[in-house]
Amino acid sequence: MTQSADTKPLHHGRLREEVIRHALAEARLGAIEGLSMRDLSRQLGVSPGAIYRHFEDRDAILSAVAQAGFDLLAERFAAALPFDSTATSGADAVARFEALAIAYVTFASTHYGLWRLMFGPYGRDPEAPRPERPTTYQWLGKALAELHAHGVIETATPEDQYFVWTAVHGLSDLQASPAAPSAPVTANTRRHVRLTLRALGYRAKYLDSAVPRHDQT
Amino acid sequence: MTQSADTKPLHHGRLREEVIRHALAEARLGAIEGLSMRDLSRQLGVSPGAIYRHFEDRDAILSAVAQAGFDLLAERFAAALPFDSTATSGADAVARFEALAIAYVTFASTHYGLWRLMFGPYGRDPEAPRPERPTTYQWLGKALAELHAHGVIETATPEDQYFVWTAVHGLSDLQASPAAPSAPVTANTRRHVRLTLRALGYRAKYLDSAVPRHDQT
DNA sequence: GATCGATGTAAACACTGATTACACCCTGGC
DNA sequence: GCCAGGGTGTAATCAGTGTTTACATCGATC
Repeated sequence: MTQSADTKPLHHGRLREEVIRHALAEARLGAIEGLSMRDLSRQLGVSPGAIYRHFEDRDAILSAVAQAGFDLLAERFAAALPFDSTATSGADAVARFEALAIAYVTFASTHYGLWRLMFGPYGRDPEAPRPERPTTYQWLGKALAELHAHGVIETATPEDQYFVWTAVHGLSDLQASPAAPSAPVTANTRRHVRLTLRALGYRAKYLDSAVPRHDQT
Repeated sequence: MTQSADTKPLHHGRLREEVIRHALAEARLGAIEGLSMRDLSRQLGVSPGAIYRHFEDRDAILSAVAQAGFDLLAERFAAALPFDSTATSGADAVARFEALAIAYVTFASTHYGLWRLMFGPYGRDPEAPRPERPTTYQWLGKALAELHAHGVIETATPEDQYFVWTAVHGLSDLQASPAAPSAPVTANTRRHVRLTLRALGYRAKYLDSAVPRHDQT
């Protein structure tokens, strides 16, 4: 398996994390819902029964992987936009919001299987309280509050926040679907963001101004 | 060879439709991706092998059910808004668009399993050309064109149409998810629609005017 | 050093999707 | 009328699955 094996040829303890790591790796590629316990145990060099010491059943693994997915998404958000930083201007606030949206859309495309799992029946409670990090929703809310604070948009009510989330989410879901033609993510998302903000009273003066870009792959 | 049964106790011919009908009924309830061939054959009073005379494999059934799902959605659209009718005024155009959006959101909630199937890996090509009925996308496009024709919104470009689709789709997906708190569909969707249209230059004068309602359960 | 709980193994169970060889029945041509 | 033949369904079978059970092993604690 991993290495050394001088004193400890068996997993011992780390199995739970290893299971999630492997399952998560498979989730990136494609259909994670077809995950096989026996495949998993074979890859980990462990008997099928061993996994049941750490997970009640297959569904419990899928739930754990979905949770890990939200953690991964939070990482991407943090990379795009540190949660404790603040916008320095209206244009900057726009750029920051854009960076967030692009991270969201990109994540859906590059982790399609995981994405589906997260927002499917196994991904219950995406807003589950995890004190150690802000949720997707809170992140968007903060970006929106900044936009409002700098006068870029007229309102930033909870309803507006929900609207923005659904708008970005819808774009992600449709764009990530293998059925949809793959469009250039960044340009597409920028246009989408402008339209979304217009719904909240986006001031025209920002429409064509050159804004600093928080670029992201 | 429809039935009679006086001389013919076996299925003979209708099996394909029966399979889809049953699978679709299960899809409404919940996880259709866990569909079992043997369960299905048992319910139909048929041997497991019989189904393979009509479908290459399990995936073929799921694809067929997803297709049937789009047909069903089209039916709901038609019930909400006949495709060949036309808006008589700006306010009417708004009401018609709302009715469409409500039908979309409602469908996602009431047919959650099917919904997931349709927009998942098995539902490839939601825009597959089916000459006998307009696609979801065309339907929304028509409603949008009407809004534009009556001066309710400023633009109705293909980009706008895509934006509207993603906005409504995102609301549907998040609202239908069992993780999300179930909100009142109609009121919620109305607010969402107003915000969406504002992104396209919705004229304020329509904001609070009483509009005729194309109500729908 | 014995004990005990946590962790892993091996074998078994009931179930699944799919394939195969076989039986049936309807249809069409002679 | 009859008989080939294709479409449809059956029964048995195969490999593979998720899960449970009884048993072994390891590491820390008294």
